[in-house]
Amino acid sequence: MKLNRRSLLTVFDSLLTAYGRQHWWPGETPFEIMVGAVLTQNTAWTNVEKAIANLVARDKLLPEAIIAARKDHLANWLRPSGYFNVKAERLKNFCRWYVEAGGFDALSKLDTATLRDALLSVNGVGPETADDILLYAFGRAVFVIDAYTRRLFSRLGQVPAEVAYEDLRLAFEDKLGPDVGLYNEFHALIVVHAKTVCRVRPRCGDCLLRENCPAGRGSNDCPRDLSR
DNA sequence: ACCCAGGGTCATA
DNA sequence: TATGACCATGGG
Repeated sequence: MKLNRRSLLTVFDSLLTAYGRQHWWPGETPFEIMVGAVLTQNTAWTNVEKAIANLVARDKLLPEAIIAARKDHLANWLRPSGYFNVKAERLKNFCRWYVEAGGFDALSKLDTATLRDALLSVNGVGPETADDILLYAFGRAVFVIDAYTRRLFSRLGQVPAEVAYEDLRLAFEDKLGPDVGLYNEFHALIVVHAKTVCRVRPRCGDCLLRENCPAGRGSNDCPRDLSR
């Protein structure tokens, strides 16, 4: 991996200049952020918002309420976010764990590695979901890796395309040093860059993030040369 | 009509 | 350990 601190910060600065600060995660409370992290798995955020709105409308955006709800009812509220049967089960799993563990205050006392392992022990919470929660709900210095991050830096020639999640996360954290504010903004900017480019020119063939786009050129609508 | 989305689990070899 | 199937709605 040719990853180094300077090249990472160069990309970060390009994105920050292009899009500005993002103030992530979209969500009012830590628990809402956690719910959003589960629901957004392989799903457009606009769909997640509708599902969360359904929960709020019924006063169900609470761990106890989700645990108590019938699974088929919960699945119907989650319907807009897709994979609703799977996500109903995952959300229940998560909430049972969350309540059992004593909620936010109790979990906040755990060190980051312990908390991460605990999150990963929940069926339905994988590495990215766990890291979203760690960074954005608990404010821990954990760099979130997603498909965009891997694609972007592999197209920039800085990491192998098939790099493992954990290897890439540790590489980012090693090069950048622990910095919650930077990690927060960086991941948000990568996602926003992907959305922006794709909204402006779907399947344009130019962007660095879309699966089927060759690297190398850029449209006028995105900060294409992120390495300068 | 097709492609994609802020993944994760499980069954198989 | 490494692929592949599966989950499903909604927007471009």
